[in-house]
Formats: sequence, C-alpha cells, structure tokens
Amino acid sequence: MLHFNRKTEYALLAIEHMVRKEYQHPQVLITSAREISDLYHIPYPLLAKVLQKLAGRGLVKSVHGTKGGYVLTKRPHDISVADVVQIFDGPVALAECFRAQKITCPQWDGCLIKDPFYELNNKIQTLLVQTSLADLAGKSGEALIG
Amino acid sequence: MLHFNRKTEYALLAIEHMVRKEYQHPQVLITSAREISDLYHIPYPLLAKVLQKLAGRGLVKSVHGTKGGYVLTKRPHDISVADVVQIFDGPVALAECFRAQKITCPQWDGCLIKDPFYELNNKIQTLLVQTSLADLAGKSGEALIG
DNA sequence: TTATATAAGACTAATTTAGTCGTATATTGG
DNA sequence: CCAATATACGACTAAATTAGTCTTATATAA
Ligand code: SF4
Ligand code: SF4
Repeated sequence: MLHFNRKTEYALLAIEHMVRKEYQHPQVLITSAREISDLYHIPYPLLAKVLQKLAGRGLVKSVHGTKGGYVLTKRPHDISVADVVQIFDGPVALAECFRAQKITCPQWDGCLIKDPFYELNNKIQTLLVQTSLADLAGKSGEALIG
Repeated sequence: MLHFNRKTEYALLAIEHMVRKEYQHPQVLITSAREISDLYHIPYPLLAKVLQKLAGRGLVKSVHGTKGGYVLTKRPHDISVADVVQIFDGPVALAECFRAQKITCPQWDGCLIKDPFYELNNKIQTLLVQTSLADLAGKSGEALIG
C-alpha cells in the first residue's frame, strides 16, 4: 500500500530524536542505540543495525566503547527524507522496471504506462528530496524547540 | 522501495489498453481478458481476477459468454490513478499507522515523525488523484491517438 | 448443445521484510 | 590490566505480503 519499511521509519525516528536533543541539550551530543531503543520501544538489535548502516553512509558518526553511541554529522537542514529512504528502501520506483538493472518485465515492450509512471515517480522523488529533517522537526516539534 | 503492486500495474495497463482501443476503434468497444493477457504477457487467471475486481468496483462492465469481455464505464478523464491504486494497493499510507483501524505501533505515543509524514502522505495522494487515465494516455500515446 | 467467456473462492509458491543470534572489536574507568 | 559497555557485522530464522494457480460454477452466442 505504498509505504516505507520499518527500518526507514526507525532511522528517521532515530535521527529526528538526535536532532531534537541537539536543540534541547546542545551539550549532550552523543546518543546510544540503547537510549533510542528504550525510548521508542524498537527491538534493540534491529535498531543497532539501522544505526550502523547510517554510520556506514556517513549520516552519523559512531563512537565505540563505554559512553559511546552516535552523533549527527550533518545539520538537519542538510539531510533529506530521500537520503534516508534511499538507504533502506532503495530508490523510489513505482514500477519495478525503474530500478531493474536488466529489464525482465514481460510487459515492457508494449507497456503503455511506464512513461507516464516515470513522471509521477519523479514528482514523488522530488517531494522526498525537498523535505529535510529540519522540516520534519519544525512541523511537529515547534513547541519543543523554543 | 515504494512501489505499486503487480495487480495495480495490470489493472492500469488493462484500462489504458481499453482507453486506446476506444480512440482507435470506436466501433469495437469490448475487450476480453484473453486479449489483454496475450498482448501484454500477463498470466491469464491473474488478469481475469483483476478485471473481475474492476468490474466489482464499477470501473468496467462485464459481458458474459462468447464474444464477451469488458467495457469501460467511465471516460478516461474521470478515472484517476488513485482510484485504481486504492483498489489493489489500498490507501496511500507511508506509515502503517495511517491505515490501521487500531494503533498497534509501539512507537506511536512519542513518535516524532507521524505528523510530518502525514503531510507528505497527503501530497502524494493528491498527485495520484490529480493524474487521470486520460493524462496517462496523453503522455505516452499522443502519436497513436491522432 | 457446444464453445467461449466471466465469477469467485480456496489454495500454493515465491518474495520481501522483520527480527534474532553469535562473535569480534573498541573504549572508558576502576 | 580488566571488567563493563558500546558498536560492527554477517549469518540465520520467522513472519507477512504478494504473486500466481486451480477448481468449479454460470452466462451467452452461434
Ligand atoms: S514495463 Fe510497464 S508493466 Fe513492466 S514494470 Fe515497467 S511499468 Fe510495470
Ligand atoms: S506511530 Fe510513528 S513509527 Fe509508528 S507507524 Fe506511525 S509513523 Fe511509523
């Protein structure tokens, strides 16, 4: 039903949590997987892998050892929803032929919908690119930021 | 990866085929499941079920018996992509709590992303509502319509 | 009456997504 | 040094969804 997967939600929630923490407690910059897992009731091992992947892509920096955790490496304004979705959901691809390396769809030759779908696809992609994590924080979190 | 399911594609392809046939052969208004299945290499029993569902929702009318098949009941301008997506993919629901009857998501209480996601969701929904099957035909099929 | 079409529901297979487990490595602080 | 606590990472299992099949019934044209 046209939805993001759970890992994408966990990632956005985690980043969003770190963004707010920065606003509210600028002195406490580090956040452990355990902290987020406890707060939002996300299975710990799963969230850990999500954060590891975010670290691998450079969206957060990891700190090993006791009192370790993760720190945002970018300003929320510079992270788009599309960036995060890309990592866990892959590219927006309304039709599966949009992401396939090799066309296997037996309809492809005479397909009447792929071109107009591609336009729709781009419009949705643009929406995700234009929405930053700062926008997300701003919309539901204004009261908290002050 | 944010995609429509196969049945939605089959349905759109089928309707689109019927739309074009109307433009090109206004005298031949009936189209059988077999015809579409053969032309686009869609498994027949599956496509048959898709068309039956479209008939059930009133988007096409069915004609039993030899030389039977389906006929469009609406003008392409009056069918939106959202109508078809709704039938086979359900409502657009970027987050699963948007379609749940009962909130089961353990993150819901403190969730930081559901409100801004809802806005994104509406924008995408609007895109789908605003795209009609006539738009689809117009974009990749102009050459054929003349 | 036969051939061809839709109607509908139960069933199975394939794929994808979600979540778990085990082990290794790095760092802090006593 | 050493114990406690974190991340790193890959293999694995379970659950859910999606895709596709099979079977039987019914309607209609010729
Ligand atoms: S070719 Fe057409 S039917 Fe096949 S995946 Fe692309 S859009 Fe869908
Ligand atoms: S409450 Fe938040 S985490 Fe849960 S489904 Fe809704 S948007 Fe996703």
